[in-house]
Amino acid sequence: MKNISCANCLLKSKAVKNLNNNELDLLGESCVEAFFNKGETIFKQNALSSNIIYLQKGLVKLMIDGPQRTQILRLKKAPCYLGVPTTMGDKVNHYSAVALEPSVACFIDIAVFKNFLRENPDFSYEIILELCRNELEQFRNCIHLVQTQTYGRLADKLLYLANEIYNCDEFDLPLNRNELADLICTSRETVSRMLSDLANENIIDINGKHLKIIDKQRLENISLRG
DNA sequence: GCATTAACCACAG
DNA sequence: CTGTGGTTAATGC
Repeated sequence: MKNISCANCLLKSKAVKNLNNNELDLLGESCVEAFFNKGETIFKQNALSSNIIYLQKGLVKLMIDGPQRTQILRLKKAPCYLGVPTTMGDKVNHYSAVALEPSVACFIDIAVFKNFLRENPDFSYEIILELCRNELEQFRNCIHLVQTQTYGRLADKLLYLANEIYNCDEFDLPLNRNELADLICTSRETVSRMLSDLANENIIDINGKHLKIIDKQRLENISLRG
């Protein structure tokens, strides 16, 4: 197996940019790069985890099988780390990661990763920064999910996709109706109906998975009011 | 009561 | 995999 040259990687994370050449060699020796097709599982809930994953390219959903149903926790867009909390925090994964589009991920040995955390403060700082931003986003997401009605939750996610994932008001949905429902805690029928309703109101234009936001202002109002 | 919201079921493309 | 209609339960005037 050939070692990966992390030093020459053009897709280095902000954290890895703080590693010295020696550390980059160590990372390269312990790191494996893997490609995932749409729908392939990168890591699985309840399975033993001994790697930190750096998502180089692609889009991923994090999901948990809950007591009642499957819940999509959130989407994650490259570049980002996956599984830091679940690999550092416990032996087994508390959630799964599944690719939503062709993706490239680096699997990093947990021991090597931990060593960088201890030895290199600039590396650690960037990791903590990413974790903190994630937590803030989770809290925001949580309160919105709990305190708004279904139209609000749907509107919020459509805006999220446009603003945070695609940086564009016209895009193809990376999720089907069922997954959309799992993301906003509702049924697939309700998602179907609400997308049709939003289209009838000329707030969005929807054709299969192709979505265009027409009246962003109104969509934002719906997201806020719930 | 009456209206609204949204889940569940069934069925058809 | 989606969209729609019917039904039903919960909640709030």
